[in-house]
Amino acid sequence: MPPTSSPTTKRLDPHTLATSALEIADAEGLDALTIRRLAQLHDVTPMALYRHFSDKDDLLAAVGDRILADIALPEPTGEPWDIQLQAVLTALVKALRPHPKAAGLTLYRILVSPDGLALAERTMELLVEGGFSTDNAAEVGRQSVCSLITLVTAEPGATEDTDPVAREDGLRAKRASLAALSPHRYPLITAAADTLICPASHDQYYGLGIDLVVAGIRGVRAGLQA
Amino acid sequence: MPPTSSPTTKRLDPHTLATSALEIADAEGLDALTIRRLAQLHDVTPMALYRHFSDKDDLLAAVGDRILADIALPEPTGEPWDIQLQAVLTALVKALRPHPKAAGLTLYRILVSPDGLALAERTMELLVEGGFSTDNAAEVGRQSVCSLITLVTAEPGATEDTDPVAREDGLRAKRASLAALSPHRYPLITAAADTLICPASHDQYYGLGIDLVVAGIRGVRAGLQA
DNA sequence: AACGGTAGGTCTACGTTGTAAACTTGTCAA
DNA sequence: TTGACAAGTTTACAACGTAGACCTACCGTT
Repeated sequence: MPPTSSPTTKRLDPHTLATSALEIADAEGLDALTIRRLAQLHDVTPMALYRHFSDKDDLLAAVGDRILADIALPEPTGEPWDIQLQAVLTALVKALRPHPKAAGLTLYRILVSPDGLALAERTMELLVEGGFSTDNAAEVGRQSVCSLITLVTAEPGATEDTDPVAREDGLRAKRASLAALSPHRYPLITAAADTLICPASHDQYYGLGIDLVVAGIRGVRAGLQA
Repeated sequence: MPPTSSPTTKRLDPHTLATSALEIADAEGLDALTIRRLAQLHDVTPMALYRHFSDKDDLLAAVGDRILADIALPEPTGEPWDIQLQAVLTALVKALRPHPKAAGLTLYRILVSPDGLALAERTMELLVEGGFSTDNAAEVGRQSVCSLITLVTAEPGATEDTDPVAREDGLRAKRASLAALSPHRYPLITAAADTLICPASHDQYYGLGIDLVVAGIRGVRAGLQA
């Protein structure tokens, strides 16, 4: 039998570990992602993981990088900068959406992981093409990316439990909390309670989020040269 | 001597506790805010806190509410909706800025705490005045507020250590990490490294952040009726 | 003035977490 | 064959959140 990658081999590797760590986080939330849990999943002692990650933060960083690696950056086209920017940011959101509970880990990895750097560079490139100075492109790019990451982590329903019954309970509790408000003092909030708790369509939710960011960039750009 | 509020009295109360909890978080970060630590600060057994908070999440929620309570919502004026909206969002940021390490706690409290609700209602009010439907106002308002909260929690330097020497070390490490990048592959990132690590002016950083959000709202508004 | 209930503290204890340190062992190069 | 090194194990510890039983000082009642 071949000595390498035999099923009996205990050999772990960081990439596989990060992937299954991400699966745990996706399924049960970041709190459920513990060293012991991940070790057990691989039939290994907890301390074994420390041969591959210096500490838990290092593991979480790897999970963040793992998510960013899924970004499929669109090829440059001849389209205007803002159209291309919209496509780039859409690619970011598309990569994050499958992992609402873990997406927050990417916040601190953008300027570290290679895929995060590629995204950042490309974003700045388009902003500069649009007329921003290098420094302004940096700040605008940063906030745009951060906003979209938050858009995913704050996705209504992301913080909820995995257990469908507990999840429904949580939603009901939130709904009740809003329904208990005085419609006299908070007419708009109570009127939009359903939308605030759970948007009609996730696609629409994300579409609007990206539109807001891109429109903001266009607006600020226009204001700068005025 | 008066029996109430004598200095020897051990009586605690949630408001005082939340305030000093916030002080701990501000000074040393959220990780340093532990039940035992807060109890010690009040010369009290850890379990004493559970007479005032049902669990740690409850305490963190109170800290979030505590921050939101500092929002000084501007009085309505006769100005256009977008100008007033800018003022409202500026008031939010002004309240959050002193607490970059704890501001994230407000994310889940906006639609619960009275001050968060007041902010949300007021924001939606102005958006509706600007021509948004109630549902659109809800979604746009949510993302705007979330973006600004993230703007504060992601404030460069917020995650750094309190110890000035460790802090400087952290900054140096980040700087080195960016400086180590190939200027050939990442020309813009390396060129803007200083700005990305620490913006020239925090006032400018926040000003641009708010402008981006407001410009985005205006832009989306204009697009809706087209 | 005696008394009983209760709000607000204490004490002790448990399970879980991240991880340091010292050890074993399977594998491959020389 | 050997011997070094990478990878996994064992044991152990300190810190965390918190359950549960206890104590006790205070207060309104009679």
